Amino acid sequence: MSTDVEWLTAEQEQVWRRWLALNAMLPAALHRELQADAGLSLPDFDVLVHLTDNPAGRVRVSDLAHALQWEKSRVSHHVTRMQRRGLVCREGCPDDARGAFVVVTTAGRAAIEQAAPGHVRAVRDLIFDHLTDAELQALDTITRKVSARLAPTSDGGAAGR
Amino acid sequence: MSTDVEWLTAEQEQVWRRWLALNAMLPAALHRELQADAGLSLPDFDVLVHLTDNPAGRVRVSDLAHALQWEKSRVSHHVTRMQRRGLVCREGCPDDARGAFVVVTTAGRAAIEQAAPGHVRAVRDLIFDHLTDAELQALDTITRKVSARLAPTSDGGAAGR
DNA sequence: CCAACATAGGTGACGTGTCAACTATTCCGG
DNA sequence: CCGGAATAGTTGACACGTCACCTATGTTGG
Repeated sequence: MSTDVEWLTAEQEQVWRRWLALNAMLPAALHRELQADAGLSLPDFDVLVHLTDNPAGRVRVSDLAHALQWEKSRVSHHVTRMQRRGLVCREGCPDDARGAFVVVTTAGRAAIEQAAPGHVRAVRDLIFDHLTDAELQALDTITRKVSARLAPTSDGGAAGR
Repeated sequence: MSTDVEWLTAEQEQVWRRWLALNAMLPAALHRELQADAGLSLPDFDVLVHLTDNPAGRVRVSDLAHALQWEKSRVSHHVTRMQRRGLVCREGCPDDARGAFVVVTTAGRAAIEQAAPGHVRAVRDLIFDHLTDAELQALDTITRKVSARLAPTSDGGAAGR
């Protein structure tokens, strides 16, 4: 394409391309890990984390959507797929007949317990174990700044899990 | 889930979650931009960039796959979809009857020319304009380190566009 | 009470991505 | 020259995400 536009500096462009590549490879690597350890996908893992974080292992669809920052329809589709594999099931809500709970099954619990150690190890091994404190600080600042541009609402330090 | 596993420090976890959120939101934002400007998706844009980088606007499927780091099947599927929308077309290769060229059409050229300025502006506006030199350096280092872990082969500064 | 409206959730169509075959050529050793 | 291996590319099945739309229930003002 013609260069009518002010593009990035050479260094910016290099970083940008590496960032893009990273964000394609990183989820793929974590996916492979989970898949090998417990037959889970990354979204499966996220759902199971939120379900097992809840003492009852039961979470309303809306709450799940909010916690994961997913659209409700995405939650619904994904729960359907996970249900088909026996990882979760649905239950009606007595209080509000419109509502539904997603409930983790025994198999779901087993899967995440099997997957978690390797997943954590992978995250640490791929990223955090190799960063100095200064680099971690810088990454904190950078992600904060970009987040602020992307999500003008709800930035700051939106609650650890 | 139970905490048998050594998890991340509070700061690491916060950064990790923000990184994950970022890498969900950033492509979405860029996608919206491209979509509004020229009806393109992010993958469409990537394909068109590589096609228009070539003087002839014709690239072999394999070369495209290599340049974009995509599987050949992904290229094939995506080219089929872009072809349906008139952005590219396929041509046989005289030298090697197995081969195929992907060729950018006039409409394809028009689309990327319309999309490029806004895209660049978005990337700069969302990220690079807000980083100090030191932060850019840090980001360079960090992405380099993580890339090295993810792609033991072909790291370094894999060719600017 | 009931007609509007809001909310919870599901569904179908479609774009995107991966994996596992599959076809058609080219290459290469005998 | 031929038969097998490598290569180029396509295809089909399926997981994942989004969008637009739908149903069913709850809520509220007249």
